[in-house]
Amino acid sequence: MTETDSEQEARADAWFHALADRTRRDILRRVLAGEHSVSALAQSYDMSFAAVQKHVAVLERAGLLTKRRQGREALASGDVEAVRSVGVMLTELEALWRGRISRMDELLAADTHTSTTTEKD
Amino acid sequence: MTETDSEQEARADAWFHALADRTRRDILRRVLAGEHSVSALAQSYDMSFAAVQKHVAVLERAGLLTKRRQGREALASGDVEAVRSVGVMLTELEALWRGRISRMDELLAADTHTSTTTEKD
DNA sequence: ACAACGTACAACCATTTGGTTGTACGTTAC
DNA sequence: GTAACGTACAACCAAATGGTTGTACGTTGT
Repeated sequence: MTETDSEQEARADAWFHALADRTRRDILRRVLAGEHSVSALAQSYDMSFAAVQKHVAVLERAGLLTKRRQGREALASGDVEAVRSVGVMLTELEALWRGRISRMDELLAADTHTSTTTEKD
Repeated sequence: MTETDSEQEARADAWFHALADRTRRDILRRVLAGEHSVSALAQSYDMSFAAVQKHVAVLERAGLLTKRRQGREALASGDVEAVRSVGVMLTELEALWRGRISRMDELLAADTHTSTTTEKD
């Protein structure tokens, strides 16, 4: 079953919002490089444990990291597939830009033999 | 002269924040595909002109679009180079993940001639 | 048993965000 | 000239954000 547009957009909202904070980007870098417990992550930043725990929760809700429980620790690990999905979305944006170029090519090609103006989009 | 880390991070904050709103992503799609005046963009959305104008300003401050003045109109155009820069940042995140894999490879390689068990599980 | 640790979450606070309306000002059309 | 258009920006408002402290609860070590 395919995702609706608004579901895709909601995921994108969560992705970009999660990435729009430098502390969260830094956490993501660390957990992509390897598993870290939440408290180990917290020690790296000049803010309370609770603040870091909330950042991790934002990344988790966005699907950019997953946690597994080991004893009293929660080990966080970055999800590279999700990161790739964000990249795909940007590539799709680039494709729109390439579309503009091809349309300019068409205009150029059309002009050479019709000399009429084309209607606007 | 190279950019400082915090300048890069500030740019990334602006990029991802700008992309974290679906109206802004939609505007960016349109202006990547071709130039649009702010009022033409505004007609596409169920919100005030001022609201759309502010979204355009956010995208502009993030460097994702540029405006040029033509008479009384402001024509907005998407900056594909900036979009690519965002993509590069994600690729760098992926590289960290690949680093994790190579480290696992190293461990594995070490195991083949030391025959010791790895510390975890 | 119990103290320390790691996690989760609620309540609170200041700031930012995304929307609104209103105003001002240059440009275009009549 | 003047009315309509396109833009910009200020002031305002409700909701969300990013931080805090405090509390609760399971796990680990002594």
